[in-house]
Amino acid sequence: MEERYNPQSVELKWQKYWAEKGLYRTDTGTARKKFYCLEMFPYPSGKIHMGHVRNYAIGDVIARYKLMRGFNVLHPMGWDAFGLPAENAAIKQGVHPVRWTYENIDYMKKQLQRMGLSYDWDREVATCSPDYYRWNQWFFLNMLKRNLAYKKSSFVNWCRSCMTVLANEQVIDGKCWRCDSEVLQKELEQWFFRITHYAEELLEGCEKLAGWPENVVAMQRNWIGRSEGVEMDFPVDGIGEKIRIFTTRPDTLWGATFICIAPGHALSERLVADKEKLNAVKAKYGEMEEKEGLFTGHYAVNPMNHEKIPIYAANFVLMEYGTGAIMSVPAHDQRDFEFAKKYGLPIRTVIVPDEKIVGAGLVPAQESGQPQGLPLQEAYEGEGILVNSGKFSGLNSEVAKREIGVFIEEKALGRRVINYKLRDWGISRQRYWGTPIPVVYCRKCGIVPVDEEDLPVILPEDVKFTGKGGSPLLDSEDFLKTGCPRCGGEARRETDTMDTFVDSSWYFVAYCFGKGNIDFKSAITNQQSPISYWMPVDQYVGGVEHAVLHLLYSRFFTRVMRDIGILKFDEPFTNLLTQGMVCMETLKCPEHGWLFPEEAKDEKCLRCGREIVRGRVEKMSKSKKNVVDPDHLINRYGADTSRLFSLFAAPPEKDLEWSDKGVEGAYRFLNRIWGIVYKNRDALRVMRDRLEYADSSRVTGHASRLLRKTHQTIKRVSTDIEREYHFNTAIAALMELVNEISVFQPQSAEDRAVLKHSIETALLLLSPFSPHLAEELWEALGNEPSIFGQKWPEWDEETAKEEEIELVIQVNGKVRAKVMIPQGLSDEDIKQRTMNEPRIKEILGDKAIRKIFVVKGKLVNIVTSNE
RNA sequence: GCCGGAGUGGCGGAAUUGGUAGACGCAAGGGACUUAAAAUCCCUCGUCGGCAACGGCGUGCCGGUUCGAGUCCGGCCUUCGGCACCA
Repeated sequence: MEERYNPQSVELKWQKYWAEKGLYRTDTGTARKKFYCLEMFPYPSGKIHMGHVRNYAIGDVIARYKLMRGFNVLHPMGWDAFGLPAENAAIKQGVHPVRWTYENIDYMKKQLQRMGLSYDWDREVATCSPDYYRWNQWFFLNMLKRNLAYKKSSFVNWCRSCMTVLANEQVIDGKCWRCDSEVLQKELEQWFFRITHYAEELLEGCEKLAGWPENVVAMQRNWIGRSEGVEMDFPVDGIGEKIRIFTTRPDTLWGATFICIAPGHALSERLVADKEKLNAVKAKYGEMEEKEGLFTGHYAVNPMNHEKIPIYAANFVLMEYGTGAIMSVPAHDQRDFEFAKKYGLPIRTVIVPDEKIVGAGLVPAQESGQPQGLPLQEAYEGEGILVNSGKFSGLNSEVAKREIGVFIEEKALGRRVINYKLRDWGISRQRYWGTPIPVVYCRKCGIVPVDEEDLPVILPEDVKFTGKGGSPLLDSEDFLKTGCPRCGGEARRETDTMDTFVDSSWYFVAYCFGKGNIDFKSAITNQQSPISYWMPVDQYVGGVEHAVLHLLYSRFFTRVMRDIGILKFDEPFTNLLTQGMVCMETLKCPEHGWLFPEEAKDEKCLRCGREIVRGRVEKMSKSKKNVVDPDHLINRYGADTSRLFSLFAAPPEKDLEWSDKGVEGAYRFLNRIWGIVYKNRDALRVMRDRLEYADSSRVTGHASRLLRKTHQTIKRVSTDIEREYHFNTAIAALMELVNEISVFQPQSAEDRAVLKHSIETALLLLSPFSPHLAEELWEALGNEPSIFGQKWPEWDEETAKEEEIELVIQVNGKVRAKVMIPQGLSDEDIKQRTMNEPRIKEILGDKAIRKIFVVKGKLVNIVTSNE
């Protein structure tokens, strides 16, 4: 063993050993209990970043810990390999997406291997391989059969820069989630997955997500956005038409003073004579800033009070939600209020707050007619008492909601309905690098699905990347021209490809089969499929940025797979850990803008010597140059240090602030362990018999203290990992143990036995965090590799127990003294001892004692009278 | 606006059910070793007063419950994240 710790040679040695022995290869269906540990697979962008390091370090600790706990652990890795950057690289640099992607995969795989992660690489998948994406196509055909996939024309989110459609989930603040450019609305024919079919189930399923962080579950609920209300028809005066509206506020029906319909609504076209003006409103559809409306020239009749109210076409009414038409109640809806003000429409109060009428800026409606006095400053949206509402006047608004709903159904004016914000998932993308959608267009038969036997529809490689817009598939004659599966006549292939989120909605099931063996078809009939053994995922780890998108789609796909008969449960991920971001301070030079950390020294910019400005601590990003390259880090300190620091600096779910000095601290810690083993190697190597905790009774003196600390540490590390994966405190406990080991001076054979036991225990406890160093030192102490074949250590409660405890003595809640007392004294004995303590006698003086509280084995509080 | 977090030393963060606030690490200061530096090792380290023993004050703010509150309750403030013309 070398005197100095050299992470590079140690890590390469063990990575090679693990690979040769196939230590992390997993077999399906052994007698051991299974544990499926999964981290979100990366997009092969080129290089890994610190976020990946953190994500995979967390997952690896869990996987290795469970392995040592005796579980049959599945811990796979793969590549989310389809997507735009590959195609953009093809356009810009002339590299084919296939080459670009696989070269990136090769490089990133080496990086992950250098981190020493315990993956079963035999199960690796890349979503861009035909073996993989054929199942995308197979799912698509199945969903087509089940009416879960369909094509429709609609307004869609269009990113001009990516030249493709985006799902609602992929539009963030009106901008593209990928390139941040403005998203437009464009009318296109698109393929959709009917996720709304499962809206209620996906919402109810949230109840079962006990192992998920609350905020993620809340975001899922929010996104699905269930609301209860009524749908009812308002007849259009004089032309025998009806407008169906949806409202969650039937209690405000008597306050409806106008109707708004979406500009794209069929009735807008019918009712509005001036098409130019209508088109002007249409053009502002979906725009947030300004509410634009156009009077259609027609009136509707409110079925409740038979009042004629004007019908407007308005840009803010969404065609996709509810019925595409609303009743407007300006007195009780802020948006309607603003619209009414703009167009001079009447505002009628029908709900007044119970009390504080003046305070709320409202004036009560008089019994006969319109409200008087001060004009409303804003809509009153709260609860209250109904006024001006026929026979429902005087009711509480919550009660009225229910009763009016019943009334409407009884009178057959409408019905109570439930609406969701969730929309169907648009999966068509007008780009090349994705899964071809397996349908053809036949002049005779129309849209015809490709036969299942003809899958996969291969994405052709010989295409040209011009960047001029439109999919390169449109220019590929070989791809386009095909026969109709139904009539055999001439047909043209669909050139749209699938959203890459389809690929990642079932990859966690693909790993169960193993490389090249994906077969969902057989899983329908085979009850003993690997899916039934491995799924669901026991622990999923990944960034919170996927809280809605990927996780919702995966939950949807799992239900589709269930209905196809592939699996028998609803939720794919039993436990979810969303790790925080990796952040770092930003640096700015007044002259050169953002600076990399290495471009500044002593508060000065290295290029111009100007004083730098320290910015906020933000998520690491290339654009702000507050990044650390994992390659540099691993070259300098090794993978073990990098992993240890990223686990120690913060609990996994919190944001982690990067600190170069902190990394040095982790490195120092590993060096210290190395030094301890090096110093004691000869004395400890030769020892045959290791001390078991059962022998603790005959260990005495300072050795018994070390033995006790060792068992306390096993307990703390184990419970910290089990309880919410608190790795930071687990590592802290380990540091405390190492601190004690390093000051321990063995003087006898017994001492050495305890020392060896303690060091080996420390190595076992350290092994999930810093696996290479633990392996190396385990071997250096004369043990057979691998340390990962060892059982996780167990602690003995008796050995871990302190002989003496420190009793805290409080007087009136303030700490006044601390004394050492033996374990297990009775409350009476403790009181006795406390009262005999000179310091306490002095403080108490002649004050009367009112009560004494004793907390077992910990604390005494003496309460005196006020005097 | 709605939903969900978070506020503890110079910093990252500890504190299972209310029971010693500040574990562990970083930074800082002092010392040892060294010709010197690095590395390593030892000591100090919430704040105020005191040579010290010790005492006062301290977990965003105000109030409450309790023998005892970082932890529970009520009301605020600040901040981060998500959603948002959803009828």
